[in-house]
Amino acid sequence: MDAPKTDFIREIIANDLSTGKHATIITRFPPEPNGYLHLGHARAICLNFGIALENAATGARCHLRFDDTNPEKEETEYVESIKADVKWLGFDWGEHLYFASDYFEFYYDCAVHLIKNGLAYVDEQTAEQIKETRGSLTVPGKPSPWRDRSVEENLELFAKMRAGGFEEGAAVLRARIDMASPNIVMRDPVIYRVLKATHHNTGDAWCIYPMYDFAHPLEDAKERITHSLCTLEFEIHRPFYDWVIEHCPVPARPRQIEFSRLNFTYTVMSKRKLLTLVKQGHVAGWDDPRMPTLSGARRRGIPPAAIRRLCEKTGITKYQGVTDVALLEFEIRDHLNKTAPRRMAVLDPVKLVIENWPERTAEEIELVNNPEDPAAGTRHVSLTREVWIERDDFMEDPPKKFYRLGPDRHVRLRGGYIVKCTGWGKDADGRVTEIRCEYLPGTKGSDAPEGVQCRAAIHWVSAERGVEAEVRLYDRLFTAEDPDAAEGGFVSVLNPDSLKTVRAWVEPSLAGVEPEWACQFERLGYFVADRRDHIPGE
RNA sequence: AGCCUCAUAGUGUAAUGGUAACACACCGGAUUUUGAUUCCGUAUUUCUAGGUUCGAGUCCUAGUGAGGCUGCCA
Repeated sequence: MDAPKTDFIREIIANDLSTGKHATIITRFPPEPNGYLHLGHARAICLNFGIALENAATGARCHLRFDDTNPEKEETEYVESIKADVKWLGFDWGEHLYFASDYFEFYYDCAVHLIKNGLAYVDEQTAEQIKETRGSLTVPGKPSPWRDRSVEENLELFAKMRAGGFEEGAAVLRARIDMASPNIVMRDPVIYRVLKATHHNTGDAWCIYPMYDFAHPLEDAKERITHSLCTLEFEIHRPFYDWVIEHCPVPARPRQIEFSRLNFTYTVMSKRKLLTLVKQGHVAGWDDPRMPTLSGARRRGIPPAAIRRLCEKTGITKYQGVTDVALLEFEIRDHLNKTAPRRMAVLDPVKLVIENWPERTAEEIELVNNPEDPAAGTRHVSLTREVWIERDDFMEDPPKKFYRLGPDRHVRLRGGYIVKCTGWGKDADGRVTEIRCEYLPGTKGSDAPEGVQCRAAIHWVSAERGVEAEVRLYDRLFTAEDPDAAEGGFVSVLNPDSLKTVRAWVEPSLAGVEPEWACQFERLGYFVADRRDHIPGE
C-alpha cells in the first residue's frame, strides 16, 4: 500500500543482490530461550522476517534459531513461548527451525582448528586472574603465563576439558589475538568454558560450552546466513565476529550489521526486570495483559498488525532513542477502529427510568457491529423501561461543554431514541440513585426534531435483559516515563491502578466473555477486541 | 580516561550536494446517532564553530552531547 520504506540495511542488501555478491538473502532471528519475547524483540523479528518476505522472489528466507549456548539460563518453556509469539506476530520460519546447540560438534572442531594454527590456547588462570590481566579501558592487558603453550599441549588440554578433566573455572579456551588491543573484546577472548550443567537440548553430552562471541558467527556461517542483523551493543564485537569467520573453516562468510533497539516510554523491557515483576508477584505472569511481552500484548487484545505497522513506521537506524508509546497506541487504535466489533457496556451504572415507556415491554434495537466496516453486520439489543447508564453521563449542574444528560437536557440512547431528562432521585448522602426521563417517539433512526438539542449518544444496557459481568480494565503498568531511572527502582513506580476489576452491565452478547478480553475504552465508546480474532486457528 | 557508534520539530523517522518533509503528540476549527472516526488548519526542526562549494542537514576538521565496551551472559 504505502511506498516501501527503506533503510541502511535494506540498501546494503539491495546492493549485494544487484552486484551479484549474493544470489539470495538468508537472515535469522536468534533469541536465547531464557525469557519471553517482548515488544522490543518485535523490531528484530519484523526486520529479519520482513527482509526475507520482501526478497522471496530470489528464494530468500529467515531462520528461527535458538541461541542456547548457556545451559544454566535456558528452559524449554521459553522455546515454546517464543515459537508461539513469532507465529502470533505473523511470521513463519517454515522448515528452518534450528538450535545453536545442534552445532556443538562443529564449534568444537573449529576450536581444534584454531589451536592447531596457534590461534587458541588453554588458560588455567582463575577467573579473577583473567579479569585482572585483561587490563582496563586505558591500560593494555598482560599476556597469560599459559599463552605460549605448544599446540600439542593445548590439544591435549582441550580434549581433557571436553572429557570432564577440569572443574568449572579451572580452565578455559582463549582465542590468541592481541592483549594490547584498544578493543577489549579482542584481548584474547574466552571462547570455551567448563559448565557441568544439564542442557535443555543436549542433556549431559557436554561439559564445555562455547561463548556467544565464538558460537554466533559459526552458527551464522553454518546456516549460510548472508546478513546477520543484531542490535547496537554488539557493534564492538564485530571485529571478533570477522576474526572467527576469517580463521575458522566455515562454509560461508556472513556479515554482521547492527541497528538500534526498540524502546518505549513508560516501559521496562529488560528480561531480568520483567522476571522480577513475575517473581515478586506484581503481575500474574509473563503473559499478564499489562506486561510488555508479546504474549501479554496478545492477551491485552493488541492486534499483531499494529505492532508490525509500528515497526515499519519507526524504521531501522543506528540512533538509539526512546519511542513514545503514543506511536504504538495510535497504531492499536487505528487497527481496532477498523476491525473491532463494538459493544455497549456500563461500568459504573446508575438506573435510568423511561417514564413514558410501557412496563414489561421490550423493543429490539438493531445496532451495527462496526460503523467502519459494514460487512461486520448488525446485532439486536433490547430496549426496556429501565436501563443502566454510566453515572458520569449525568450531571445535576452541567458545565458549558457538557453535552450529555442534565436537567431538561436531551441525549440519545445509542442506536435508539432521544430521551429528555425529567428528574432524578438522591439518597441521604446526596448520591444520585436514579434518573427519570421521557423518550421522544419517532426519534429512532432519525435526527432530533426541530427545537431539540441533542449532541451526544450514550451507552445503555437494559436493566432487565442486560447481564452483569466482571470486567477488567488495564492501564499502564508504570507511572514514570522512564521507570528504569526511578529513584527507588522500577518497582517503585508501578501503577497501583494498572488493573481494575469492576462489576459492569453489558450486552447479553458479551456474557461469556473471558475477563481478559480487552475493552478499548474511549469517552463514550468501547471497542471490544475478541482474542479469537487475533489468533489464527484458535 | 582509551576505543567504537550516533546527533534533523516534544517523540520516531525522510530528504542523487539544490525550496527541510511525513507520522504521532499538541493546539484550533468543521462534520458526526461512539466527545471515536473522518476532514481542514496553526505552531515548532538540521548540536556548536570553522572549512570546501555558486550552493551543505548531507562532504572535511575540531569541539560538544548521548549510548556502548573492562562476564568463564547473550
